[in-house]
Amino acid sequence: MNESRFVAPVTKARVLAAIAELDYRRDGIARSLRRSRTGTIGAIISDITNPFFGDLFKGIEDTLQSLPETLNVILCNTEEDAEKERLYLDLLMDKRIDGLILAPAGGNADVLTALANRGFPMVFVDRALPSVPVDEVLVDNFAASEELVRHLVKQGHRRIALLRATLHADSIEQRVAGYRRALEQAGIPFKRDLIVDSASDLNSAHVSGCRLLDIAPLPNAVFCTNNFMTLGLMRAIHNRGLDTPADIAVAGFDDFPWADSFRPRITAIAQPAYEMGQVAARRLCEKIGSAVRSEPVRTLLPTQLIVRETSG
Amino acid sequence: MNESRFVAPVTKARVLAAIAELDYRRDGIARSLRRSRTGTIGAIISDITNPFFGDLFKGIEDTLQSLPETLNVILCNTEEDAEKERLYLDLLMDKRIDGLILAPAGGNADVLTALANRGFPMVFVDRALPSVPVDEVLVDNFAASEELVRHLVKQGHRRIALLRATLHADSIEQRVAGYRRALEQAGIPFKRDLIVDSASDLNSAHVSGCRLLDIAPLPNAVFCTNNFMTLGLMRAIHNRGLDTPADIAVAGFDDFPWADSFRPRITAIAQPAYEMGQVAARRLCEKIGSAVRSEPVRTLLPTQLIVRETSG
DNA sequence: TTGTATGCGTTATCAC
DNA sequence: GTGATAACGCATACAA
Repeated sequence: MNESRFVAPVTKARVLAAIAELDYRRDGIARSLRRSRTGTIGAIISDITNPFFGDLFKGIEDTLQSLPETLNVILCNTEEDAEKERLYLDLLMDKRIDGLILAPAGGNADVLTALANRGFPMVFVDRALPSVPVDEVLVDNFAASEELVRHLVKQGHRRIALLRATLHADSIEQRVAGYRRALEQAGIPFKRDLIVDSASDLNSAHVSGCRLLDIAPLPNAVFCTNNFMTLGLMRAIHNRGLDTPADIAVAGFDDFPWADSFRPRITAIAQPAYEMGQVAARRLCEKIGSAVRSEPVRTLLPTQLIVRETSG
Repeated sequence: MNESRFVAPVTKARVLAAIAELDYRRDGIARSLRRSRTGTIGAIISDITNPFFGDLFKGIEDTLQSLPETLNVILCNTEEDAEKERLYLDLLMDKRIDGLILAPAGGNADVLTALANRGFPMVFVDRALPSVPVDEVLVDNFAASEELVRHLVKQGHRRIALLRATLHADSIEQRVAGYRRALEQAGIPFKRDLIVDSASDLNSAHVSGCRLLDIAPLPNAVFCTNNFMTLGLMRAIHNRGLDTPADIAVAGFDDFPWADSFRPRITAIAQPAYEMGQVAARRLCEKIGSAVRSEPVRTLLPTQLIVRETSG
């Protein structure tokens, strides 16, 4: 059955016949117990509803499927909740998953460090936990944000607000840092009151977007730290009857699949989400395969600034 | 440890102490082997990138999480490929999942019927396989489509085209049937050349959308059988420099989370995707819990026609 | 090349 | 209440 060893063809045929007759199926659980691996990995992300993570997940899945020995994925949404993340970590470790792809919500550094030190196969994706030594698959959030804000400056905007998703993720911090750097290089003073914070769901983003539009005088432009922020802000802008970019310019992180289907067309930093999933999955498989524990490596994938009409 | 039976408090304390000291973790695999259930279910859908399935999945997950004994989900995308679906079915059954939520791609009626007859816990969601007796969680695709097309007729449109996703899903058939019925009732003759078929991904939808716009004379309105169709068509419309609804009206199945953030605002049938996930998960849990095999029931959840500006 | 015994880590059963 | 024992179904090592 396992295609292996020195089995006489006759015997093999007899076995196969018996299998067919009884429609026997080998028990994957017993198999896992004996071989001490399950052929299942975990993916803990914040929100599968976010197109970024949808693409990311598909990249993971497609890679895993192309393997000689297919792996399955248990998908877990944390909704940026460290508590929930911990629950899932426990659950998944109980299930004896072979590896984990994680977009850390922040916190849980203790468990994660312990896992890493134990050599448990793990890859961070989209974000990292600086204190935890694990392979990372990211983009250069700092440079990309700087590029985007520089573009806004070049368009003539000087009062550039920031709609910030308050995740406990280093990626967001990097994006804010890039924003500040771009302002600095342009000689534009940083103003704290041009930063509006928001929880990372769509409705909160809308509420915060409204708050941002209450700033007087109205900023010339807004940099949104991720796609949900952009979405919420655009809704607020439309509700107010404002026009983009005439009244206020908008640009943000994450591109939209429907960017060419609806108006206005958003200027954005496109992340290679699918590829990030692929790379993370490949890296994880390598780690699962080999017993040698190597130094954690960080992979930065390229982003792309797509200039469209909302940046003015 | 299992919170059970008549264990002396002292003994329990000693056990807990030992657990803490050795940081013992019970092996979920051995546990599954012995108890012959895994605490994991499968979800086979067509495409997690589709916001509909994203919401659906979250409904499943949230429900499963609220259970006394949390269940995990292995997520599988078939991309409407029956072959892939079969592969996943095999894999999941090998993994001895406790139950399955399935948006059938069409085909595989043999395996699925066998599973159903064996009493394996299973729920169809979004679509059904008429020949396979399994619980179903759906919407009334026929009635909803009829309502939508009737609305288009009431807006004065008579040449109403159809952009059809060619999945092998009864849901799409129902939507087409609803379209025909609405035309019929309005005394509008059905014209085969107003129907354009498309594979169910975004790019194909765009190509097919362009083909639809080549129809001369241009139809007054288009009914899109799902969200990707609408997206593709809108892209085609914008590329041609046409205006909606001035040049051509558009309405379709599935609402968009960004409907209020971008223009034009699409008239659409909103499906309760999250609730469908909840109901399916609850139903599945009942089936997993009880050994009695009952007649399959079909649950229809209500849709909502949201009239916005693209229907003219 | 084939057959057989052992153990993976649980839980359920049953004597104590 | 508690402790010992068998069995879940497979893979491995070793004997035949």
